[in-house]
Amino acid sequence: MTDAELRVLDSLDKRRRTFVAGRDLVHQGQSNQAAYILMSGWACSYKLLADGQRQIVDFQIPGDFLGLRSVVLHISDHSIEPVTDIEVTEVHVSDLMEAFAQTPRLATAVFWAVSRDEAMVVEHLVGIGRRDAAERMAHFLLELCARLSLVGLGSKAGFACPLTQYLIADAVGLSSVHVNRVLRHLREQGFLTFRNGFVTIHDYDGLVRFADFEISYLDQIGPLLR
Amino acid sequence: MTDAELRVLDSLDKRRRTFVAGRDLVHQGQSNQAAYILMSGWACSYKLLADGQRQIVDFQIPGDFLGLRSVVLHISDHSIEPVTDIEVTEVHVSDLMEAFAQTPRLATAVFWAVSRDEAMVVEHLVGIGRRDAAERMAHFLLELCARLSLVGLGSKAGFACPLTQYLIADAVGLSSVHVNRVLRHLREQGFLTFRNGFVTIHDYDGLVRFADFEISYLDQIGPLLR
DNA sequence: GCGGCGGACTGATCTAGATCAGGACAAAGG
DNA sequence: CCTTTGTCCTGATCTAGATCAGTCCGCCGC
Repeated sequence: MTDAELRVLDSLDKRRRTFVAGRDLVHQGQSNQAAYILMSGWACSYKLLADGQRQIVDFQIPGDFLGLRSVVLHISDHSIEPVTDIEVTEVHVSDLMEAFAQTPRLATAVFWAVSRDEAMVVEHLVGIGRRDAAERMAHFLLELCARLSLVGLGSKAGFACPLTQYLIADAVGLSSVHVNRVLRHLREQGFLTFRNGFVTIHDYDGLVRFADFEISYLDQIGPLLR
Repeated sequence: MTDAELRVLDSLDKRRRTFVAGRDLVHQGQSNQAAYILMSGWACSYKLLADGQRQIVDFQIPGDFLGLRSVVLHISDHSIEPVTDIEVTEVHVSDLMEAFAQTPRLATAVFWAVSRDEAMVVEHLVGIGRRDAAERMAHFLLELCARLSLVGLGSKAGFACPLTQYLIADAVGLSSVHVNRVLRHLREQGFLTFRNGFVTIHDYDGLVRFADFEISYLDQIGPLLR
């Protein structure tokens, strides 16, 4: 980044806030003025249906934006719930727009973040639409692994994962009963073990092949930034 | 829009191109330099899995961007196939970036388009994950209806729809056999009729209730543009 | 005028995963 | 200490939707 860009970044009001696990920070239908950058902890964005079911769209890990789309669309089409206690820094729309105007390249960076977000949602869509339970589960965990590795919170050997089987069920579109069975299946196949909040991967390459996992949508650096 | 913005828009190289139905214009894995705006006809963006199955992520109708995300991420994570013969105008990355630098508000507009795109994909995800076949079908057709109405190609009474039941099956994650049965079901319930390339809606409000269709994610105008 | 083909449509059968109905265990709270 | 709560885990049964195996019809090319 150039000095000018860094100066603009520094000028942003960086108010830190914390939220406790389980208490939503953004509600579906709410129109909000601020987005956040997640500094520590995990969160999830989800949608509720009229009949009370919920679909978790994605989990957010440190470094991810929270509620960026809500700000652009002026209304939130989803809710965001901290999975663990979290720490965030607030980003005001006005500041963001200001920064865009001053340094277009910064706009491009955020643009890229939104696009990567969309690419992940698309990948989830494909998973739920076309992969069976085991492949979907494997793909889901591999994606988390890759994302966590990028921010230094995991490796191909495994990662700490605060998700309950209920949360995973809501994310991959299965019942929690079936999530449990699928995890057992993957363990019995020697692929991975998920126990006590830790995912241990025994056979990374086998898992990648099994899940047809294509990492490219995650690790690209926006070419427009080079 | 201001005069300055319009001048920038006019300065873009607006090369018209046409593509015939069925021949992909963007291939998964291809890195491309141009995005398009669809002027006439329908297209679809889809992903292929290793085992040959495909998931259609979304259909594009006149006015929609094609391949915008591919440009930002530098590589296309999906393919795009014209459903009918289509007409597009090409938009070069360099031009787009140039335009962004000159008029940040234009960047914001494109930003909004990407966000709306993502909101639609999220809605599809929820549909496939949590709605049963009939609700999903109803929701899918209502979304198309709403989008087509926005560009004057349909109304609450119905719209012309060039999609085959096979294409719909690939989009909503059902078998074509089941798509057929679900359409019959919706017809027998008096909700709508899909025949000879026309969707005729008999009971719009009933359908909206049945599908739990929430239109807000589509018709918002980006507040940042006001 | 007739084969070939793509799309709509249908009945019979099969299966992945849901749902139901619990038990085991650990942590939290009185 | 016992009770409650949350999470993991399991077997038995049920069902939405897939799959298989076609028919029918209109259109195109020869």
